[in-house]
Amino acid sequence: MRARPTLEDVAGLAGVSTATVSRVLNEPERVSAKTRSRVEAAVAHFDYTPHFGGRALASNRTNTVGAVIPTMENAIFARGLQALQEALAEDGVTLVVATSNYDPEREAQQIRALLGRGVDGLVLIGEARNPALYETLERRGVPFVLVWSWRPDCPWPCVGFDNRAAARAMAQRVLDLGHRRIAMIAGVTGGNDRATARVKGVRDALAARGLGLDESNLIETPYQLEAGADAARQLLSGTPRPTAIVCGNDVLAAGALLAIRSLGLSAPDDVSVTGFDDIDLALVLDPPLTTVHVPHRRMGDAAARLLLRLRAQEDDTVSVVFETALVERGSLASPGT
Amino acid sequence: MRARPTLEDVAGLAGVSTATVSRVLNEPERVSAKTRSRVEAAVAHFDYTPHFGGRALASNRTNTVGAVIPTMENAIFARGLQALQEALAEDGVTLVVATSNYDPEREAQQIRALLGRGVDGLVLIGEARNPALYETLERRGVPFVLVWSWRPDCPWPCVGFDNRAAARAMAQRVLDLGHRRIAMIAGVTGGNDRATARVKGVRDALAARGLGLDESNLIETPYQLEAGADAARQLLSGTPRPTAIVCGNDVLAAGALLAIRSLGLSAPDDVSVTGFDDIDLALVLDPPLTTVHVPHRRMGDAAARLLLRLRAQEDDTVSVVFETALVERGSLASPGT
DNA sequence: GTCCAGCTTTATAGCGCTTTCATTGACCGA
DNA sequence: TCGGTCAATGAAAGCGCTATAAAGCTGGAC
Repeated sequence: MRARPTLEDVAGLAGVSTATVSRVLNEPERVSAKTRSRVEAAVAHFDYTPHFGGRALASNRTNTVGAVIPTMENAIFARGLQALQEALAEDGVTLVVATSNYDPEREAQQIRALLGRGVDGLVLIGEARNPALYETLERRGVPFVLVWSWRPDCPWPCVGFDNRAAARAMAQRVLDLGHRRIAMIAGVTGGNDRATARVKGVRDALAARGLGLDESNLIETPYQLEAGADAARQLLSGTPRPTAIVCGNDVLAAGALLAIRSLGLSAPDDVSVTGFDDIDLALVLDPPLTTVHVPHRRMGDAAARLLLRLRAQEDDTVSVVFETALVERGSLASPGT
Repeated sequence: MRARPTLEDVAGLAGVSTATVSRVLNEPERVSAKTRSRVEAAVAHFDYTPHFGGRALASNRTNTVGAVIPTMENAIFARGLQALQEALAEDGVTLVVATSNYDPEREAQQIRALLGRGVDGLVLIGEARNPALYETLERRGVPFVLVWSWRPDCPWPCVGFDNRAAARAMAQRVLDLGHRRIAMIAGVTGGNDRATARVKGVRDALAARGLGLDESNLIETPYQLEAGADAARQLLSGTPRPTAIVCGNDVLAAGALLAIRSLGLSAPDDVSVTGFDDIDLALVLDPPLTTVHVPHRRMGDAAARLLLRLRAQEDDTVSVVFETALVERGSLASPGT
């Protein structure tokens, strides 16, 4: 048997033309039942699968959408991706995932690679991005959706939430509980609008009470467990010690809790900690993490639907905002006296 | 400007033939420096990216390898994938990831989908799989590597570790500490050789001491936090209560710890818990999880190298076994008296 | 029987790229 | 001076598929 059967092989066996086989594969209702079953038998006999490249070349569509996410190393994007993939699969669209490791340069490369692969659409995380990249996207006519971010008047189709408002709400809650010495461990804000917005949100809330977030109380660090722990150790070595540490995401918060324990302190008695994202991790920490719940699955789902509509040129498409919710668990309490 | 520049556009602008442009893109050293720079300028001018389909069709290679993993929802496979991707990228190969949700049927579909996309190679998790699928793979001549599993005499190229031996070692350690009433929360073993091997390993160790794992002390459940918690609650409601719960992976163990806490018990004083995989999660649990360390990154890396060699038809390729290590943290201790 | 309407099916022209194979010059030794 | 060699380039044939237009078939109305 040949290495790879072609349309022609199938057509030969079924005694029809390649066009008919193609039609059976793509628009079966346009072929008579008799012919169709003959073709289907031939397809089965050869265990035939259409050649992706040939198809892409002839039809100029790939039924593929690409997503570029910062990382797969923690669960932040995993759940959303899963939902995205499932929703796309319902329409016979395959998802191809690439990672940028939070590096804008690398993200651009990956986007170009995906464009080269002829993806019919793209899902990108966040909005901060070189304008030239947006131009390329528009010029190529490849529809795309930005996920995870949302702000009023965002010029691109977005499916996300207001990171700034959510962070502000969290910080307000911390303040309401009586904390005044508040520190923050943020993600790296360069080229990351979510991380930036979260810092701004915290600043907003503090400013409303006449407080600030000076340099010694704000550490930017990669979204990694150890990095979060290091940052927390540094913050806790200052005097007077902060009574609450607001973290840019749950992974950083988990690291902070780790550091607190390693210093012989206890949360929330000595220091309160808050997170952001509400991944599974938040639930199993001790104390369980007070955090901002983000509707990962619903965002993934909505992004898929929006992208499919964009692809179908349905121009009624608008951005989608989700609400976030403050989930109070055990890691945040009033400051000890 | 056209929607999508083609080789011909670039060739026209550079004043050369399409063959030359193609050569500049694929074997730049075979083109004179002068011509090359002219072509490169034209490529830059059009912001040209080769059409993936055209390329795949003409060269019959895609520089793509596919991986089918059970899930992205927890971090178990994430780190290995990241390493895999990085190692492949060094050779200009792109990784496409699909998920099966631990469903063999769905895995087969995804493999077929990836074959349809013309992947040059596949990375699959574990060995248990319909023989027909292996036949298809061999017939198509698509190289593949099995990861995460390894056993003596596995007929396929593997990069993994001995799940059974690792689980046996962990159970032995539990026994050595004096535990006798040992229960296990396993992953679903149907169609999952890793989960199966881990149960066997635990049984091996128990049998060596004349103990068994009866039905009431072994629960199979999906690898999910809540499922682990439910299973633990069920196990702990039996009398006499087990003094140690060996879990099929860290996520189940995290669930078990959650359940223990919710029952007002404490680990390891009332019940010891062990995990498997050593994902980040294990470290942040309280108590930190005693678990089996699996070298995720090194496996991903080795899998990439092996696959690249297979693709290049280098027949010296053999399977790779890694050692696992027992990581003792706080969740395992001698049984209370 | 003839003819036409309407559905099926076929023939075939590309889609954008790689890859022989052929051609061109430039350079060298005789 | 002249063939011979070799590196650089070009011309053109597909790769497997879809899509368009043209051609074949029905079967019913007359």
